[in-house]
Amino acid sequence: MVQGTQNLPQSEDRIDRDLYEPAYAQLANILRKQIAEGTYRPGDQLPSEAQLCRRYGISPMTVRRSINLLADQGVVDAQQGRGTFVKPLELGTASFDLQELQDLFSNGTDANIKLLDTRVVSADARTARRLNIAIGAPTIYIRRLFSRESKPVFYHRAYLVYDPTRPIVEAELDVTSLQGLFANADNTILKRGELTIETTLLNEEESKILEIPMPAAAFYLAHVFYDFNDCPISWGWFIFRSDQLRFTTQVGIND
Amino acid sequence: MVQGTQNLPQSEDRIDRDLYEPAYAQLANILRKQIAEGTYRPGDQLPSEAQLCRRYGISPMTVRRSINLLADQGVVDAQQGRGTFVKPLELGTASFDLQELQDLFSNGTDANIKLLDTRVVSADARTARRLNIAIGAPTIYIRRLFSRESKPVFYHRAYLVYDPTRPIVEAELDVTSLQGLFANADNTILKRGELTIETTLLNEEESKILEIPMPAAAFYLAHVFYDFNDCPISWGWFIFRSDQLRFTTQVGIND
DNA sequence: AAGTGGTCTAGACCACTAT
DNA sequence: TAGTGGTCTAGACCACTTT
Repeated sequence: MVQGTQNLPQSEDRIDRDLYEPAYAQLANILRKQIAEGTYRPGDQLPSEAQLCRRYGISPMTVRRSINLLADQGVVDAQQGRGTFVKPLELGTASFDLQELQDLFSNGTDANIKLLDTRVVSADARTARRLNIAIGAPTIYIRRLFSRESKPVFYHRAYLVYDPTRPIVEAELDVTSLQGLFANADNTILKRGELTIETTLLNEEESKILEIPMPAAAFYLAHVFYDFNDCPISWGWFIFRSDQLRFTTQVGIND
Repeated sequence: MVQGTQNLPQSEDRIDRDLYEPAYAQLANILRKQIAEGTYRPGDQLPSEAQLCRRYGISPMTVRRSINLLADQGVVDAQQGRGTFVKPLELGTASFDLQELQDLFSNGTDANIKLLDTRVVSADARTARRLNIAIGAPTIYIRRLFSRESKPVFYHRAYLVYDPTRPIVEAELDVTSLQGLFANADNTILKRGELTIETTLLNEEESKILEIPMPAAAFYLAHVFYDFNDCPISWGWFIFRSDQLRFTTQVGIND
């Protein structure tokens, strides 16, 4: 790795109108590259939008859009009346997303879901509170195991409001494809969900099902889903092996 | 909760030019509210941009911006040549971010960092690999404990490349303020970082320091930070108590 | 061919910050 | 007052999808 080369190598700094890539994206990439190369350092002020317009021969709206892109990505901070400045790296901007989980199954790997149990049970106090129903009211109880290459990855328990007039039950029970949970074409009933992630020690049952000897740590992902009347209709949690699934992310400038 | 009221109550559906809120945000909120109310359901097509222009008396660019906002938020999917459609809820769009962690300490609560240990140690094989240095090369080793209201929250271990010509060491060692880790004004040396989150079983030392009886599960957050020459300069991990810190997020339409 | 979203222009006016 | 970013217009042209 060569040191002290921050300001020497200039990226190709022209907008090519014949390219497939739109001008606003080209400019955003040029600026990001210059920041990555050290031409502009954290705290430094970028050229003004008017300067960028002249320099690259594009209109104010287009420059604006480039700057907005970089600002959305947390690379830059635009301050009205002052200027646009390169942001220092911040840990708080890091975010882990479940897309990685979704990808695990879309990757054509040999994955499947096994329905361990499904029956109607009376809501206990906790379930009743979560689903906003009376204690003792009927719910559909589901237990499923998700595996990949015949190794268990996660275990799912959920309680659904039991309402024969709503088609959600069958939709939720359709577990033949993994789409069902992540890109369910039939989940037009669901408006929003709340998710919480914690860690947990596996209990005996979970340890056996997930085939890990106790004691073992795992992710605990709880969910509540609501319909378009803002009524909760599903509550449950996933438990998944951290050795089979970890989350990664990046912060700062990634060119 | 009243049922079957999806299409009746219309939100105030005019753009008010005297408002502080810009027109593009107002339109985005109007559309989001209509989706939340069920006027448009997942899979439904929104009015075309030309229609929205006429309907709300604003220019194409402004309508565009509203749609882009909703598309960025995952509420809507704009397809060239076809139209703009309401997206069904997708689990994969959920993301957990460390901002919550950062907030924990900015909230003016009684939080502090205790430096447990700091000294120069020779890099072992793993550290050498992570920091891209020779085995046996000197590194700064740090152990810190973060507490809140005199309860331990997380434990941090890190190895820094030992290079007297770089000021990073002092910057990293400046742990008197929590800013140091999250919004370090002196971290202009750092270009980017890679983060991984897993779960772990506490070992004896961690259990004692974090004051949780074994066996116990916790989050394990590993990090590598790079400078502007793309050289790794810091590697380490946080271990934090899941009972003191959990991550929550929302998916779908949140009005 | 008609309708859709995607990009871009060449300005305008405003709000804010610095001097 | 000059310079900055923030919003907005009223079109234009293009790429794509559908009929």
